[in-house]
Amino acid sequence: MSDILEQLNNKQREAVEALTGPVMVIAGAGSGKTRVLTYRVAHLLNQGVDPFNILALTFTNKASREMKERIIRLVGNADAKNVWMGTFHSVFARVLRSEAYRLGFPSHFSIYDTDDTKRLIKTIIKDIDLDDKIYSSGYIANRISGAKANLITAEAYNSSDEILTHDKLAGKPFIGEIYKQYKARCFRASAMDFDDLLLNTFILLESFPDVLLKYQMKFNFILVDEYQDTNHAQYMILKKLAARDENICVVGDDAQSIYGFRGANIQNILNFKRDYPDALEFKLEQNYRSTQTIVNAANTVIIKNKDQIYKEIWTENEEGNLIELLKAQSDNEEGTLVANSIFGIKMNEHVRNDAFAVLYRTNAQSRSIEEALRRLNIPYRIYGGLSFYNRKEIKDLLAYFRLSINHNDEEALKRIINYPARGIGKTSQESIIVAADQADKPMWEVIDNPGQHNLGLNSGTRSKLTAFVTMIKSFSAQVRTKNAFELAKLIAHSSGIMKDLNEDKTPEGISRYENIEELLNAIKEFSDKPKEVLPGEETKMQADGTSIPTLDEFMQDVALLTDADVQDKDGGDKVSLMTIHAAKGLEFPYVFIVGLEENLFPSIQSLGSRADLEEERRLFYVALTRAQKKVTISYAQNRYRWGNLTLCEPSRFIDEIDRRFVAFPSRPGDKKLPFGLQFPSGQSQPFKKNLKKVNNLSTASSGDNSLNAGATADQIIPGIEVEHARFGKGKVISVEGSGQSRKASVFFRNVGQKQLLLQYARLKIVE
DNA sequence: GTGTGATATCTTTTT
DNA sequence: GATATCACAC
Repeated sequence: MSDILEQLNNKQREAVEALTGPVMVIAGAGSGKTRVLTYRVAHLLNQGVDPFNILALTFTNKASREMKERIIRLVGNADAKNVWMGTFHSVFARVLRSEAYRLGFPSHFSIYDTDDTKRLIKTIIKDIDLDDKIYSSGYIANRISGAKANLITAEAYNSSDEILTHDKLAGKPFIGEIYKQYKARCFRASAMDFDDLLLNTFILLESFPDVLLKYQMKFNFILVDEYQDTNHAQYMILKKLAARDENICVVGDDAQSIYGFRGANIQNILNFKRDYPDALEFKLEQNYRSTQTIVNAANTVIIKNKDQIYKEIWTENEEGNLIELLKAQSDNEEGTLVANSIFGIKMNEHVRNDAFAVLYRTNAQSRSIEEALRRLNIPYRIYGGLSFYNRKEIKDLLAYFRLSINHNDEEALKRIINYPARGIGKTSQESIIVAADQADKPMWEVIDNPGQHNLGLNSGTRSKLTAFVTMIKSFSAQVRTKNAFELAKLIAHSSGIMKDLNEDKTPEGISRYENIEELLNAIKEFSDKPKEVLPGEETKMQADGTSIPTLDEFMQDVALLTDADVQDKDGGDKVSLMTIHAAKGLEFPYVFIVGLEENLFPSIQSLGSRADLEEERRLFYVALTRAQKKVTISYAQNRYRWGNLTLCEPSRFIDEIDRRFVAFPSRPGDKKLPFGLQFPSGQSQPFKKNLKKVNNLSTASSGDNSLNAGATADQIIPGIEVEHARFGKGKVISVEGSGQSRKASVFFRNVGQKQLLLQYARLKIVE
């Protein structure tokens, strides 16, 4: 057993053997980071540490599951299954379930997902009569989420001058008020959102010393994966938990920090040594994954970032292929080139489909790739995008489950009170909500005791309400006693969902019906499986061993699952399509990185600040270093974005790879004409379509022609060359709006793309 | 109260 | 181009 250490290199072995005290492992891409973590856990177990005293935190369920499997292979099942292992969110959700009563929450609190959060914020904005143009739910949700990630409670938010001033300057002085109400509403609904799982855990540890001590004694050894992606809340929770023993080992790579947008704080890794002055630090710099070409190419990219811990990643692997660059006319052609290339490699090298991954910046890019792969009959699987648990029909059924478990869950209640249609329409719902707000009670209280609140509903609606309440109550009565699958099936049928979906014979309707069946299958699997196999369930020791797997147990994990956790049905040999974010931690022999265009990758939102641009560069670094044998990058010169054809310029990241490592396309010179000088003036198919559309628009709005010295508004059409007094010559990409707000996107050779109001721009047409 | 068509916004990335 | 919300007709 102890010879497991011999499977490690010296650095890895040192990192594994330093079992006590604070340890930081800076692990370059492909350097065996996960290996160190798993061996460390195995080593702890071999040294006689009780598995119940080990806490191993990861960022995804998948990573956690894989780590568990590896540990099982090293030390056997009996020990490994009792290690506390999971994502931050799932582990602390579990802690909260047993301690939440101290914060006034029931243990069966609901977990609101992003969707629920946004809906609730929207209703609040409406309730307090704010303009939803100024207060967009997405922006507010981000603001609140950001605050929570930094442990700023609603009270703290509303008493911070700095924050309030910031919001005032942004023209949104009522965000604090929305936050306050949002918090109150969540509490009333016995619900926590994702960020609450961390914030409330922190509050719990902060306010209850006995709880803190309990978990400090429980978690003697703490291991954290992907430490570079922790936010402030996670950092503070760790700090508290580790304060007693300081047996904390964090593993990460600052160069792979790509979650800054959701509050990840790269300083956490940079400051570890400040917090723990006697921390041991290990750097893993040997890459075992990729060829020399890939490692070196990635190094030449990442070195352009200013914020980083210096390290030198190297490899003993073979030199390997150059990075191939594909250039396409359009996004569709890009898909075809990628699919053809995959097909070619498969033929020549005889490799399986699952040796390939296509990585992109945004989910929307998957479509053209999918279509091309389908044409060549290459099977693929998409990760992310509209995830299974985000589909409407799934959320509807889950809402029934949620409401049956937690009557106060208002987002669930609102979702299903009239789905399937049962005659409780908008007006009735409005009056229920008004009554609930007046009494400051959950909506359920009101519909459960309609007599005590003057609802003013007619008797027909009342009896419909009673029927609904009775139905939910009958489900509730069985939540803890009935087998999860049996109850789920019962709810699906008696709620009327099955009937409703079954009547819809369109392809979409059939697929919705099948999705419900799939969810029921998943629940069946949950019911049949012995408990310890389920992530998050392993420490739940049932004394009698005869317990029935119940629906509320199933629901505890479901909110924290993502698409990546849904097992592929045929589990087969498929090409993987996913965003680069989703690809972190994975590796593939052949990697295609598509859409390397300015404004897409790097994203247009990142161009404003160095920090954001550096995050995009790290993202590119992550993408490159997923590959074992070969990287192919591609870009398109034209791409449909939000339904319009747009001209694209190759990404700066292409040029940032040292030329020694790149095989450029055979036609030299092509690439150096980025703004489509070879663009046939309006001849290409999609472009023509676009031209026509805009033309219609311009004739419809020919009224306002206040252009003085320049051309008239309807002379400015996509495709023509224009000249601007200050910006020089450029090409019109698209035109939109009418009258005074009519504006054009123009690509200028010297200054890039600009949006111009035609009323002021005074463009001259270049003949 | 319900269903249908029009329209606005969306595209960054996720637990 | 796709989806979610909204106005309007039944």
